[in-house]
Amino acid sequence: MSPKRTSTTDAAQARAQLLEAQDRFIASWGRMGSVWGISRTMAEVHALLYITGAPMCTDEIMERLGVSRGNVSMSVRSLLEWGVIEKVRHPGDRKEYFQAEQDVWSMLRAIARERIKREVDPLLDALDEIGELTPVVEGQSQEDIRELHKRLDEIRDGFGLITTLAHKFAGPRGAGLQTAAKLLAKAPVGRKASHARSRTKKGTNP
Amino acid sequence: MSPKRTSTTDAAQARAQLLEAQDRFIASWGRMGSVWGISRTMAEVHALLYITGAPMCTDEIMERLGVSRGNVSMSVRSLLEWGVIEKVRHPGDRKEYFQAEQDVWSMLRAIARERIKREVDPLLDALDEIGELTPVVEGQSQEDIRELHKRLDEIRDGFGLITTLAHKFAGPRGAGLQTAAKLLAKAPVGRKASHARSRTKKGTNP
DNA sequence: CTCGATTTTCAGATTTTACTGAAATCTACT
DNA sequence: AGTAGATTTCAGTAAAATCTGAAAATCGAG
Repeated sequence: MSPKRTSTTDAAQARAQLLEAQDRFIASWGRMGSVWGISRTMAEVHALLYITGAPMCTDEIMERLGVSRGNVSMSVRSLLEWGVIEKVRHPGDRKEYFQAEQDVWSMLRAIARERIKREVDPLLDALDEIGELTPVVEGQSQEDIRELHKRLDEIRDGFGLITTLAHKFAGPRGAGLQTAAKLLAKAPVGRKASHARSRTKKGTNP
Repeated sequence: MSPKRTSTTDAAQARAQLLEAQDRFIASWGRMGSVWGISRTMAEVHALLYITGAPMCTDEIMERLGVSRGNVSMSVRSLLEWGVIEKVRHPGDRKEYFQAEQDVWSMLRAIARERIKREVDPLLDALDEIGELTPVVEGQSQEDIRELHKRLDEIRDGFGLITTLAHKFAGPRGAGLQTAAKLLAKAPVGRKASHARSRTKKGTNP
């Protein structure tokens, strides 16, 4: 009967599966993006470039994602600013190609860096300003104002600590923190077993 | 010169300053909220309850923030789900009052927990599913599919590690991690000096 | 159990954010 | 310098998120 033979059909099927899997990844990453407050398209472009690993030009991206030229242009610019993709030029070709940072840790650091810049730093600055609005006058009681300062300071300390930590993770020498994180993850702080979410259906937090 | 005298005017001024400072905090926290993908109002309600420390009822919140009853109701419900505020009942009063978790670390843990649940866990689940879409057939080469799996796995490992870490921070025994975080923050991993954003004034941190 | 106070719900209005497409700008090549 | 191909910009439009207000449901004291 049918002998073992890698038919055209098999190859086509495998290719379809690959594209389907890529599309699903793109969709998931895009959904995440909107949870983070970056535009869906920007996240999708990044996902596409990451998951294929290939440098792609504007038209390829437009076609694959079904979005407008302008949208791709804007998304790509932001991704370049975030430092998670880079331009690639092919000699003898006027088009610009874009390629994603392939090292995941490097990518995660870039994301963390950007988010801190956008979320945490402005808050810390605001907290400082607010504290200055309400000087505690010498000898005066003003219980309310003392309480306000206490709360502001607590928030600042909390976020300050997180920021310091994250800067070390996200900074230029951040790779070292990857190791630290691994160690800390293993450390017997809680009793919880590993994040063993291997093949068996989700093993998330009970 | 002018004799020391706490006039009514002084007190009123101090009160105005206090309210102004609270409003600014509320506005900042609200802005953050929208960066995080929660609604501005929800973040503002939380900010109000946190910064005043007082239990407040729906009408007080409506009035202070200038938002509708329905909006307060929905925001409050979400905050209860997040576990960052709680209901308080006054005997002989049918109104429900709400009060914010006052411990900052507890609050930050709740926020982290919720964000992981909403952002990371679904992504990890999706990654698992996607991997299953493209089985690697025995003996077959399929370089593309191997590459896909490699990338998917790398993302999963990265986020998995972060999640494990965060669960320890955010979990029931998470307080221990606060200590660990402090230690790690001090550890000489990078050369970068501290995030020295201290106000020069205030020596809050004991 | 009744009744009025309180809370919840949700369709529609409003505000915010993202996207398109075409004109304007840029760029590498001749 | 001219020009064709490539990219950027941005006004207008589309889509998504958020908010309101009033009707409906709930709740608890008496």
